[in-house]
Amino acid sequence: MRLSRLFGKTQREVPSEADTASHRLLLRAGMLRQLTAGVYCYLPLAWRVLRKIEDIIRDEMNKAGGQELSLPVLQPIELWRKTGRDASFGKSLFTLCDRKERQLALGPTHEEVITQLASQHVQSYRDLPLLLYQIQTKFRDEPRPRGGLIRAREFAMKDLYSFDADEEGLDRSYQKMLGAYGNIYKRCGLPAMLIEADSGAIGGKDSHEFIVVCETGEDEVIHCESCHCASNAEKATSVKEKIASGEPLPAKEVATPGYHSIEEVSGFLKVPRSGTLKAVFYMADNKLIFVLIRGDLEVNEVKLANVLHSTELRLATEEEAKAAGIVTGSASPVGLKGTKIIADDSIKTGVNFVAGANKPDTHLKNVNYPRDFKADMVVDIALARAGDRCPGCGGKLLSAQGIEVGHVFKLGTFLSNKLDAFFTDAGGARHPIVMGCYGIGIGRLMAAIVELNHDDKGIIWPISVAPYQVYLCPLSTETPGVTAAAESLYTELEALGLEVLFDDRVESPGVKFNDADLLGIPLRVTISPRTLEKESVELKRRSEKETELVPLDKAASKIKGIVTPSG
RNA sequence: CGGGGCGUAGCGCAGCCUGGUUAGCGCGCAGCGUUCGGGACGCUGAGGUCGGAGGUUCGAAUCCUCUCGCCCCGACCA
Repeated sequence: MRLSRLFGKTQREVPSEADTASHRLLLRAGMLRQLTAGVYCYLPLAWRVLRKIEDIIRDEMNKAGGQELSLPVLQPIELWRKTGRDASFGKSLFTLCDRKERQLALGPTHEEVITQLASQHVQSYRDLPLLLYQIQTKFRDEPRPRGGLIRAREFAMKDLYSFDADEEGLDRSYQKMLGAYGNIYKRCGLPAMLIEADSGAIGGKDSHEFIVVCETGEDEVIHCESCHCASNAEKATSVKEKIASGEPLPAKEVATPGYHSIEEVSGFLKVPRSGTLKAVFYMADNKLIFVLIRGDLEVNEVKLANVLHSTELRLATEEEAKAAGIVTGSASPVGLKGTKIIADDSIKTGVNFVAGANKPDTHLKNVNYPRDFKADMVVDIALARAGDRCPGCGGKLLSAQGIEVGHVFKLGTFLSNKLDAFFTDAGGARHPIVMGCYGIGIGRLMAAIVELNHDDKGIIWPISVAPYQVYLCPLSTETPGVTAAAESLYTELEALGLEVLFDDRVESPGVKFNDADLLGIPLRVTISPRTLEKESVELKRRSEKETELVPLDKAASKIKGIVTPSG
């Protein structure tokens, strides 16, 4: 490709609001252009990268036994009503009406469509296992798209769905996918980390995410220094140390004039925060929930929503709490009636806690569970924190930010039951198909690659996904011989099947070198009067500082060797 | 959805507070010339519904009202 003909120019400046490296660099490189919030045009260079990523993914999916197909983006809303997921996606579901006023959704994902399709084509256990996938545009009306391609509203995703006869089959499909995903990230040059994830209200028993650790990531990972186990912070658990033991003392009221928050009360009564019980109020599907947790811990809302099987969980307003007879600032589980109490199991790690008295400016000392109050559930609903101990090995937990570049779920039979996807086993009995789903966001993966592979000059593409392999860069093109040598090498490299970006522009060396660095093509080949004096060309890898002179007549084969190491 | 910010040429910005001829600057773009190993320089030139609508005024990019869009923080997010 001649750079002079390439659609998409590099730019020196980009909008100041583009603050993540990948967003900034993809814009500057002329690879990406925003159309509207969370919706992007991919220019030729970006499109080449995306196609290379897709090819790697296809290759791995096919090797794992996947069959590619293509499913519609436009989907009747009734299908979503059947599974109830129109409600769980809520406003994130893009919907529209056709001319007959029939409501349709733009697919945010394709479980519904594929499950219905499978229900029509899978009849026997002989049809299983089955792995179907596509690379398809998804639409999600995210409340807040951000970070360029990190969170978009329209994006390409590879989604594979597994269909098995039983849990063991699902486990095998799942393991296959974990392996394939590992290969994909490796081939894309990404050190992805496998972590345990929350499966959400709809998911089945297991879910994992692939995360690349990176400051601009939106997800928090809690991982153990010693045993290297890792989870999404939404899912992570940690050891809740026993902080006090002893004989329960009689409960008694104590005046706490003007002291409301845990911080204020613990300071005033000279009790550590962990010696207090904190009350937090939530509205779960419009019902008030009283949540109790040790004063030094925070509520993990994902865990809470899961134990409540709630699809809509939010903090309650002060008015809503008061309406239930709660004295805010002194809320107490003791004597509370008519409101569901969910307690974190940390309330059992101590004795004689300070808690509210449900009386203005008053708290209770020496509150003990279960002597003084009952809870509808005592479960783990706490956020694990860096510094806590690992529940597996006792090691120290650390926290890191990361970008989710893949997510896999064991769905189970939830959707097949709803959509009548059944098969007949060898004994003639009917069973719901056991499903799994496995997704990789293609654009986000590209963005993650840039996040992890760049310097202050620009992108440094791994050769496997680089838009071109070679940047052919003649300097002083008016000097006799330079253009001819470059043209001839260009022809030769193309004939060898190499992907060459030929900077045939009349530009100064600085411009060309800076653009080469910005675009991040793995190998730069410079031809100039200086190199021609020695009948050579200069090679420089984008990832390294050193340059190397190679005789003109050996250049093509040397270059081929560098950019296609395996063959 | 709550909070904050911003819409002026392809891109980045100034001008607005304190209204006043043909709305500026840098990059980029076009032409000519000089340059040529890390974003060269000179000259000439093209390019604008100042996001949109309404209002105030003799006069609006500038003041007021409404509206649309975009970004950031949070909530949210298979």
